[in-house]
Parts: sequence; C-alpha cells; structure tokens
Amino acid sequence: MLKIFNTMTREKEEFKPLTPNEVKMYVCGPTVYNYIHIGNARSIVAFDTVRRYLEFLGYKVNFVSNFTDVDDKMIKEANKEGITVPEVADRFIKAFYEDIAAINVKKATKNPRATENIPEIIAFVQDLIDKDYAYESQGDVFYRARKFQHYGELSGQDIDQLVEGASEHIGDAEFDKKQDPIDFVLWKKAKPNEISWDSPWGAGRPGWHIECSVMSTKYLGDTFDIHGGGQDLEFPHHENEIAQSEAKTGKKFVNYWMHNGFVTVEDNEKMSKSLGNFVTVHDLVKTTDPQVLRFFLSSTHYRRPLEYSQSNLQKAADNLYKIKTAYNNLKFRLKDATDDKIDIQTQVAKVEEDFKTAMNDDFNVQNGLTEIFNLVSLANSYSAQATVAKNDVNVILKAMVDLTSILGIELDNQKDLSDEIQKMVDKRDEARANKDFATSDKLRDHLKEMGVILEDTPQGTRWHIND
RNA sequence: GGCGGUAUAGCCAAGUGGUAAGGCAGAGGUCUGCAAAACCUUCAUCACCGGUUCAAAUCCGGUUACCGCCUCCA
Repeated sequence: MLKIFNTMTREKEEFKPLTPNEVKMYVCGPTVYNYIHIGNARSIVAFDTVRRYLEFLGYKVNFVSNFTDVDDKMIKEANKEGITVPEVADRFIKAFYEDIAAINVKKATKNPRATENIPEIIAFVQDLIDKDYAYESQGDVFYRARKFQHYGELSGQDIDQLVEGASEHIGDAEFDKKQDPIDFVLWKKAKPNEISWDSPWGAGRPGWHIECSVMSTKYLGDTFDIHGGGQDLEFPHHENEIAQSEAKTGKKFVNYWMHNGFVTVEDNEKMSKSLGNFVTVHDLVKTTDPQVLRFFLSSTHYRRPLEYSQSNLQKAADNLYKIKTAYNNLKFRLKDATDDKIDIQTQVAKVEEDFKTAMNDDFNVQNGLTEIFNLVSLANSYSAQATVAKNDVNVILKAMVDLTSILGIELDNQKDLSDEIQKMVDKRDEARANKDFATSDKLRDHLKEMGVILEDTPQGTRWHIND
C-alpha cells in the first residue's frame, strides 16, 4: 500500500487515486527565462521518480507540467537581449528539453504553455469576478484572498499574520491598488510596448499563479490526484492556486500535495536564481556524466535537502559505478552460463518485495537503494561462482534493470569495442597465455590510457569502458 | 515577529520503545603472474539538559545550532 506525505495534512496518507489504475498529476514547471539549474532539476527528477514508481506499480500516469512563458522576468530578459518574449521562451524551452533528456527524465504527457491558454485564463478570471472572488482595479484584476475561507491552510499561515507581513510592502504601487494587502494579482495591466493580450479589463497578461490553476484543471479536471512542486511554492503559489481553483469550481482542487526539498550549496544555503549561487544543468553536463547527476539527484529522499558539492557528486559516481560494475560483471557470465534450473528467483523476489515496501513508504529511496545494493551483493556473489545458470543470471539482471530504472538509471548501455581495440585485447590475451607478462601489461596500460579497463577472470578477459 | 523543517560514525544516510540498516572512505585478510573486480572481517550509543519507562536515537518538557517560507524562485 503506497503512502504519500501530504503537505496539506502534514501526514503520510494512503494513496487512493480518483480513477482506479490511473493517476492525474501536475507539477509546476519553470519560468523559461534561463537554463534550469540543479535545484530545478532536483524537483523535476523527484517527480519523475514518483511518476516512474507509480508506473512500476501499474498505474497509468497522466503527467502534466507547465511552462510559464510570460512574466516580468521573461520581459526583462527579452528587453535585455533585444528579442521578443516568445523568442526567449522558445530558446529556453528547447534547452529545457535537451537538459532533461540528458538526465533521463521522461517526457510529460503534456507541457502546456501559459501563452497558449490565454482565452481560458481570461474566462477563468472573469468567472472569479462574476463570483465576487475577484475585482478589477485600474486595469489589474485582484483575488479577494480573505473571502476564501480556507486561505492559508496549505502553508499553515494565519491571515492576520499575513496581513502584518504584507503591510511592509504597502506603499508599493501594486499594493495601493489592492483592497486588502493580501490580495494577489490575477491579471496584470500591460505597460506601454509590453507584450499583452486584449481582455475585458484592457490590454494585459496573466498574473503568476493563475496559469497553473487554469492549465491543471483544463488537462486534469477540477479535482486531480497529485500536485507537486518545490517547497518554496507552498506559499504563496500553491496557496493561491487552491484559492483560485476552489473558488471557481466549488470542488476540492487536489488530493495530495507533494513538495520537494531544496538543493543547497556550501553553508546549507538554498540554491536559487535570485541568490545567483546556481549551477545550470546545461553547464554541469559538460563536465559531469549526466547519469551521475541523475543518480545524485534521485538517490536522496525527495523531501530532504540535498547538498550540492563535488564530493557528494563523487559519492554518487562511486555508488553508481558499483551498481553498474556488478551488473556488467554478471552479464559477462552469460556467455558461459548453463541451462540449469532456476533457483535464485525466491531471493530476488524477496529483494523486489522489500524494495516495494521501502518505496511505498512515501518513496523512501534510501531504503530502496539498500535493496538495490542487496541485489548488487547477490549479483557479485553469483558472478563469482564457478558455474552459473543462464536463467538465474537473467533473473538478477532483470531485477537490477527494473529497480534502477525507477531511479532513472540505465544499466544496459555498455558500448561495444571497436575492431582495433578488440585486436589489442586479443593480442594481450595471447601474450598472457604465453606468460609474456611484460607485453601483456604494456598493452593493458596502453588500453587503460584509452579508457578501456581490462580485468582477468577465470572466464576470460572482461573489459569495460571508463568514461 | 508568524509558520515550517533539520540535528545519527570522517562523509552520505536508514531507523517512532527493546540494546544502532545500507553506501563511500579507512584498516586487516582471501583471490590474482601483477593488477582490477569481488568476497570476508573490522569501524558510532544517536546536538545538549531533565523526565516517563524494566527498557528511548525513538515518548514528554526545556535548551542550543543550522535552514526554508512569509517578496520572484523547484
């Protein structure tokens, strides 16, 4: 039985989808004015892992994640570069797809863009005005936060405290137009020469939170199963999404709220665009194996903070290497495996069962990893046996692939050796058979420099490529 | 100021009442022509103080430190 920690109740709850065998989930995507950084990637990977596990359990997952492709920062970036807002969006959406492909994130069922849903956004805002949950003020439209009786429930905020906090900003131009300091903008009046769309309230563009309410309900229905995002979106973004959506539909918006923890850099500081202490995926994959980055991001529980550092990245690389080595070493035995009967099935099934138990506990990947390492031990011990059965080998290999793929790791991607290198390997084997160790060691060193590592085993020479 | 989170070995990190999973690094050993890989052995009393209990990392009270949200941010 899968349990998910629901931010709304601060408890792990049994997961029951609205529709049997199907999960409708929405994850807040990036504002596309820059390359995504490790922190963004962490969120993306966390929910990709959730999605993969749900699929592993047999659910069909309808996974929607948006692009916010118009807002102040988009406009600023466009002005800075002397190009249009859609040009900025297109550039970084393209980069986004390249980056997430590198770290093996499955494509969403749908990636809607805010600017492709303007009529729906306008209709949504108008509906809120009609229901008196929103009001127009000098070309802007604001949401009457106090009118929504559940306001603050997700983030545990008290409305009066929020007013106190917000009052610090009174005096800002935007605040003067509000009837209440905690009201937030649904539709923003355009400044001269700014990208805009016509609306009943004049030329303008969507506020920040509205697009997620509109697009999530458009593609998943008034109520859906899981809504995810970073912890920094809890307030105000998700709080406001709830207020907008439930005021409009009169129905519960989301059943399970999930929030991932931050990536931190030295001194536990949050990595963020505004602090400028970020590393983009785009840059990092130039120097780091993307698989290592993926493993680094997916092998810590999603709600815990994750410290980005070279040593932690190296640790992820070491762990991944260990898993891959076990896999490849076992696979090497396929060539001399016999057709004996299966007898390892029970042990492997036990590990898989324990892995499920771990992951069913709010996606506890640490305990899941422990089970993967149990499989590694099993594989290594089995590889060392004098004779091995083909079926057993395949059972272990398959289990390893199944479990690691939930973490987004592809084990079965060993390259082939070129003919030229194969010849050198053969030559070394020959020298070694003749006990000409000087020559064989020389060849081994030479191959090592080329990134090909040779290992002698009772079954012959095993090799792997060291990237 | 309000709300929330975290504190376990050199590092990462499980673990919500019964005498501390797993991984990395380290130490010793086995195997190997030498290596590599692997295997075996070894390595902590859980931020601090007090309390409850036969028994606490785990419950209660308090203290300290760090982090996040409350303004754009995954």
